[in-house]
Amino acid sequence: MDEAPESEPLLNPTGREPKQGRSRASFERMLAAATDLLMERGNDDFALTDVAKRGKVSIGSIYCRFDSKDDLIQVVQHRFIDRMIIEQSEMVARMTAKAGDLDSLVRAFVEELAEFLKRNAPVMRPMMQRAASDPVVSALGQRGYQDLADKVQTALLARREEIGHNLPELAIDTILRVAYSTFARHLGFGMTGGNYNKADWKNLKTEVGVMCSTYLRNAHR
Amino acid sequence: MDEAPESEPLLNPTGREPKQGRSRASFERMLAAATDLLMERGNDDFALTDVAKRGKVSIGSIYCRFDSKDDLIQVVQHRFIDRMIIEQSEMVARMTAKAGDLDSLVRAFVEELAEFLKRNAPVMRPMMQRAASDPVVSALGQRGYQDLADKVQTALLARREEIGHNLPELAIDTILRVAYSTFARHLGFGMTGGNYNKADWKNLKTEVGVMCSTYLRNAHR
Amino acid sequence: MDEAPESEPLLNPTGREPKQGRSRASFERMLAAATDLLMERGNDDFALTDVAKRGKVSIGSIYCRFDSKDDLIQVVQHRFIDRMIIEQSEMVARMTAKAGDLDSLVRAFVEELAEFLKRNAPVMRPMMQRAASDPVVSALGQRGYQDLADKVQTALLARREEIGHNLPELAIDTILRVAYSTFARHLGFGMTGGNYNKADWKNLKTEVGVMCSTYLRNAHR
Amino acid sequence: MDEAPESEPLLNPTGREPKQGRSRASFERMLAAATDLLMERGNDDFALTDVAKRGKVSIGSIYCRFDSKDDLIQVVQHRFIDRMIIEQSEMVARMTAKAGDLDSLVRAFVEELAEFLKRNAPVMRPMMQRAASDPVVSALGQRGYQDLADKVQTALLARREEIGHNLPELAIDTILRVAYSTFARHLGFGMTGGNYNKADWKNLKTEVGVMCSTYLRNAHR
DNA sequence: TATGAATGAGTATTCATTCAT
DNA sequence: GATGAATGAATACTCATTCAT
Repeated sequence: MDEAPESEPLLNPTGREPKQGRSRASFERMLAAATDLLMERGNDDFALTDVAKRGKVSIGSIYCRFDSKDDLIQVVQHRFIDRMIIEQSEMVARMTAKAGDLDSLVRAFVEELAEFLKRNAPVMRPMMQRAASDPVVSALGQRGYQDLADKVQTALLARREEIGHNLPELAIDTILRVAYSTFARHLGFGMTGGNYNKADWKNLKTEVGVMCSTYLRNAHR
Repeated sequence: MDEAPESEPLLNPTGREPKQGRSRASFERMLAAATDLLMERGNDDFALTDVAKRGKVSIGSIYCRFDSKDDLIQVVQHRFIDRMIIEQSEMVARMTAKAGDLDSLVRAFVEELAEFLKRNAPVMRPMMQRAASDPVVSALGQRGYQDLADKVQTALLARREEIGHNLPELAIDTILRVAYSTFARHLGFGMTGGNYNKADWKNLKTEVGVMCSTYLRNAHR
Repeated sequence: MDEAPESEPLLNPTGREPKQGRSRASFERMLAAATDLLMERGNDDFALTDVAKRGKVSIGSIYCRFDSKDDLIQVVQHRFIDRMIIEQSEMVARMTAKAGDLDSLVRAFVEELAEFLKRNAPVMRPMMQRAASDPVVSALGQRGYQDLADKVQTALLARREEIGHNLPELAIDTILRVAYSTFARHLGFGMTGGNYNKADWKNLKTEVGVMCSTYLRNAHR
Repeated sequence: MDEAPESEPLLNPTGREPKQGRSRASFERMLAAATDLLMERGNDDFALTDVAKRGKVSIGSIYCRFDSKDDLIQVVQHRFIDRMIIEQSEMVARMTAKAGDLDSLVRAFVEELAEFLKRNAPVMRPMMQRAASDPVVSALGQRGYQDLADKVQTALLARREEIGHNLPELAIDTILRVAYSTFARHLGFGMTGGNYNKADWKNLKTEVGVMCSTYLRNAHR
């Protein structure tokens, strides 16, 4: 009661964000430095002293704004998820705009998703990796994913009558999962750090597009 | 000629495996303890002192058998990959045996793969995570995957005439990637450590099966 | 321009010397403890934990000020060399002041050098020993020696006309080397830790003085 | 009574030297390996496991023959001193043979000594270094030096009447010390590992020769 | 509020020495 | 005797966190 006033306490690790100019600026520098270092060096080799150095802040200042190293990272991820959620809206809008029939809609969706993930890979990689040991980051990641899932449901259900699958919601959920997982793994999220097949990114996008479209339009159980 | 007689020296970190009884036993205890701790605690918080304690061996003994902490982990993973490769053979044999037409073959394949990954998830999770920072483990993982890919190609190409896709090899490669990635992510390999959706494992298997089968039999570019 | 503004970067390992009171004090305690331990125990058996204990500082503090154990030792030696260089100036001034003719100048030089080395023996012993394995310390030692050599050249060349040797510079270089080596060995620099003949220090000084004086005034090739 | 039957117990660390063929051979391999490693790597980085490997003997065998690592090293040094003592005899014989007058005798002595030290530098360097921390090795070194001093006394006193110095024994003692120290330092015994002045070895020998000869023949207090 | 010096628990690794086989 | 596996104390170094100024 003292610590968890809301229903999602874990998902709101926002640090102690100052509103004023000077403090605010150094707060932002901390986050920027942390983000950069996370991208450059991954989760191991991520030391607060480096954040302090890079952000031209003192260690003490960091602890003034964040409870712990974990907290700092969580805030970084939280901010990133927020940005991602915005980008996801744009992405879905874009794909809907392009769309003629369901087939082209699904292909556009797959293409957009692929490029979206590729674009954000540098931040998502360490985030995914961290999710393995930090439940807060894990929850944060799920929140972003869930947001996307909802939007994709809405966008594709608009073409419900063209969906051949007799459980459209499940089918949409499936294609998102499949496409997301496949691209994420190819991009090395949280795993290998390198691609299994670098050259065939284009092929992969096409084939996954075909697969998802075919499945959604034709499959039934 | 002096050190690396084979083409894959990095993939053979086998430690110094004793053949006799007593030494052998403690060697195995080390590996068992390391495997357990890796599964329980992940790659961070994996300390050699704990391996020593749990395996009832001295630190010195570990260094007697392994060059370094990394080497120990690599040997653990190497052993696991070896076991997996055997299991993969059995898996492919089983799915081939069951098969009537291509559709049932692909569904069997997806089902087998899903359960195979689920069965091995506890070991694969830390392995995938480690692959992010240890190139040797990464290479080991790719070896296992490539072995599976080859076997799956052979098994499915036996039904070549039933494949509708005009690039059968690419299509087979794609369904393996897609299925592997989707299940791996669901099982939390290298990432969240927990399922996003626990209940719908069964659904997921079915849908991925349908998707792969449909794609392979009907899709063409 | 970024890292090595001077021509002798290796010779300037000064640690991170704080200027303020409290930090400064513990910095000095570290150096004092390190110096003492080096003198008491030599280079082997010189452990940072002991420095920490003796200096009443934490291990972390030491690493806050010095990059490594080697760096700490180098700073100790560097400081010592700096003090020695000052002392050498005084020494040469003193011997010049006393001097009547070249003979008395050389004898004064030998006497001063002998006592100078004896006085500094406790610190020079471990320093010489360390020079065997640490090139930075070796360079530091040479710098100190070279400084002395230059000053001695100047002081004795002032009496050039009294030098019988037809290569005065070589002769002066030689008497410094000979006297330095002889006293250093007698004092156990870098070697035996004890004197071969403790009693005859006085005799040794006299004889070396005679030898050097005779040689410089009379010898010719 | 059990441990120190003689007056020089410390100077007789001969290990447990077997007389028979096979054991003897491996005993010799141990010593040879130890000697090589001492010369190659110095006193630090000298590990018994390496001696075992290089000598193709087991660690256990080494401990069967020697009480400890220190004991092994002492035996190595002891053997070396024995060889040196023989060589010293030859050296003195040679210089006596060459000699015309005292001047040429002293010059021959200095030349011989210089080359003798240079020849044996690889073994003497680690030995001198070790003497700093191991009193047994120190005593061993003194024994070798003392043997040489005695022989040199005899050889030069044969020319007593040509000695100008009014304390011939002291003078001879002095020139040995001076020459020995100077060359030893130049060759980096126990200290820098490298020469201060590489090129002028020849010059140094000449000048020290001149200095010693002049001193011995002309100096008086 | 801000600073950064200080802390010290934690970790990988080495190596002389012992002892069961 | 010979072997080499096993031991574990010792040691350099890292880094999240605290707290006096």
